[in-house]
Amino acid sequence: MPTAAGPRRRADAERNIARIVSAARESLGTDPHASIDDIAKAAGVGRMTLYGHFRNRAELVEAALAEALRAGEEALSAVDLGGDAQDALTRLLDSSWALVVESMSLLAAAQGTLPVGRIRELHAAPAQRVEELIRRGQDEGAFRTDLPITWLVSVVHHVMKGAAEENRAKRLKTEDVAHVVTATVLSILAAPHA
Amino acid sequence: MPTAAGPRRRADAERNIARIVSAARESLGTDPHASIDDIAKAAGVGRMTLYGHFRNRAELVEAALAEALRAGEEALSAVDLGGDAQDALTRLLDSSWALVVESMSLLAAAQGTLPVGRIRELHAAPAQRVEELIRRGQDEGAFRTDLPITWLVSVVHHVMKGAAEENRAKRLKTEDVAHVVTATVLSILAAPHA
DNA sequence: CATAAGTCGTACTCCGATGTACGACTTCCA
DNA sequence: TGGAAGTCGTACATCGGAGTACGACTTATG
Repeated sequence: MPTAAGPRRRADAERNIARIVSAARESLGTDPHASIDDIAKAAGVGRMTLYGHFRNRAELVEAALAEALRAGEEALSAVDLGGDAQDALTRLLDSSWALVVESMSLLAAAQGTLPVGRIRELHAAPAQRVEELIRRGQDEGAFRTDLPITWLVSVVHHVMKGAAEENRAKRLKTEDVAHVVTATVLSILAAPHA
Repeated sequence: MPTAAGPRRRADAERNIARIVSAARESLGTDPHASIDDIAKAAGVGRMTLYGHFRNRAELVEAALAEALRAGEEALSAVDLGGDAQDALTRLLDSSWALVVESMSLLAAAQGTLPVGRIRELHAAPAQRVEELIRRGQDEGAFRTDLPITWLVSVVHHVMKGAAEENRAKRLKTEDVAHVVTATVLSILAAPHA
């Protein structure tokens, strides 16, 4: 929690913490098994310094995930969700998929070290954003209502994750991801007009 | 490769191998980090016996995955893929999703220990079955053609995997999985009739 | 029933990663 | 500028899992 306003730290300590978290995001975002040592090196910092700020791996992973989600929230909060629900969803997906690509293996790392509940908590904000948009679309008759909304929300996530994996595996060109994701998700959500 | 007709083994050896592979399927299907020892215990066999048949973990994982896919092939080859493409796909999905639930974490284990290419090879048969069905649906005008077929095939897999995860997380009741999966996949594949 | 094949316990080595202890050094900042 | 705060190398204890070596025992099978 950055808002926790902990004990006043020296400026360089603060800087190092930021570096470490950012390095963790990057390293774990590439390889979920990156060691503490790898991360410290990537941050340009000794392993001992890292342990000075994070008691153990779990604490570090949590900080990295929290930061990734915080940054995501920041980016996503800029998206205009007004107007036609389908268009709004398209805009949201356009801004979202890259974040998923970036952090997907970080999420895998978290799944291995953090309690499930904690992960869900951290995802609450982005999930709610999607849920609200879907609900609005349903109210307007644009989106289907014959499937549980929890599934609709999660399938959006799974499709993005799937696209991210295909992208990493070089089976889906980066330039095509956005289009493919939006076309797929819109097909899933669209109200059957029959 | 079961067809490799290796050196004639004693009957009990054969039996133990089968037990081990099956235990591996089950253990790794639950926890991708299950240790060799766990698996041996689950098979009711000494660790040394296991090593007598599988040189290392990778070999065991490969055998387990191969067996899981072989069993899957067997089940799926019984599905009638004739008639209306949508109906055929529905039947195929009905028979498939449970297999995905069973083996999803085994697949994760394989991803950690086997070369990517090997995994794809083993998946060739089921993937091709889906691809052919989609192609036929496209020829008949029932399925969309505006997205790459490789994506359509893989999205089917990702949706099933997503549903499997939701199911494990208790957010999607087992009895609902089949319906939700087919409704979702059919929406994705359906040709836009506008 | 003899013997080759297979089982499997014990007891190692090896390895990489985590986390701790200590202490000398550097840097901030009041 | 002095002392607190922070850095960080070296060295260590620990842990768990992988794989090996040995050898005595059991069992299938010709």
